[in-house]
Amino acid sequence: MTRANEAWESLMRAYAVLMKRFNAEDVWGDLTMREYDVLYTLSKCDGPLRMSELNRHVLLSQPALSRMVDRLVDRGLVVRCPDPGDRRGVRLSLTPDGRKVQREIGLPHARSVTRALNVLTPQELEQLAAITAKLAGNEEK
Amino acid sequence: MTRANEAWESLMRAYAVLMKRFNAEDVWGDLTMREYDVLYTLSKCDGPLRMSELNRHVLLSQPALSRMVDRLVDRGLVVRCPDPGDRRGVRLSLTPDGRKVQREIGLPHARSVTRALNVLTPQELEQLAAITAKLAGNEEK
DNA sequence: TTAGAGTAGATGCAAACGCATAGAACTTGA
DNA sequence: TCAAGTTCTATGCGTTTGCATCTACTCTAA
Repeated sequence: MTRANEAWESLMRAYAVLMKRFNAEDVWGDLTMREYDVLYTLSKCDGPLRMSELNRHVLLSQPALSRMVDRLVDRGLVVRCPDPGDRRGVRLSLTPDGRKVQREIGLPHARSVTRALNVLTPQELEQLAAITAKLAGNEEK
Repeated sequence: MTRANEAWESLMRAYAVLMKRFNAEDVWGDLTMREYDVLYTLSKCDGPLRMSELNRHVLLSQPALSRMVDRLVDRGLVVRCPDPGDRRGVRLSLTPDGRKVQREIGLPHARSVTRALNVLTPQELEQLAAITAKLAGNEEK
């Protein structure tokens, strides 16, 4: 077992443990964590986002995301607009209501995250952010 | 946005990016990644594992895990035995066939993992493993 | 300009999921 | 010793997921 494999396994475990803990917290209202993830991603990007863009950030198949957006549109949290530059495409953005819901959930959740990660020293937080960014950024085959 | 939140977001992104990449690789045979995760967890622990133990490591609800084990038993990869010490419980272990399947998939997958994580320096790998272990280990409220 | 290849997103359908809950076995305290 | 509470796994049921495929649009090159 290489160091790389050990590191990956450790990362997976940390992810699983923390996700379970966050999921168990009573802050999600009537959203699932996955739905929140979509709202959050949309809230971060000011401009409207393409479906395919969004799909790169969310751990969900393209059809599943498409239907999830359906539901979020039905619930009035997201709007689908045609993309003027590419008529196949769709531009997604939050409605005011969607933005409000995202903020209301995001606040307590962000606090949980802070609490959970504060077992690390400031230096470790820095290192973790840098290392994982490097990992995610490496897109070449 | 605190450092902690940035670090967590970065970790989530890395996890999503790598999981998508691994999932896209053609090494899973007729298993899903989640099913492989169960076989892998069982393969690591020599002794039989309790359902609830297993559930701590896998990102899946308890009922979903229960049914997934059903399917793996049906496919002859896992065996369910009664726990002599606790008659509510169940002890899970791999069949020889399950062990074989795990190894056959695990080998190429481990190579992918190594390739993906080798963009990091040995020191960074070390740090990543240590930091994520610290994160996962912190179980108190 | 247009045929063929490629890309974006939606949809049919079976499989898998989560929530609520059941049932059976342990534990605790009166 | 036994009632009340807890823990472990399984099951009913409605919802969500992924795979395969479809349609519509864009891009490329002859």
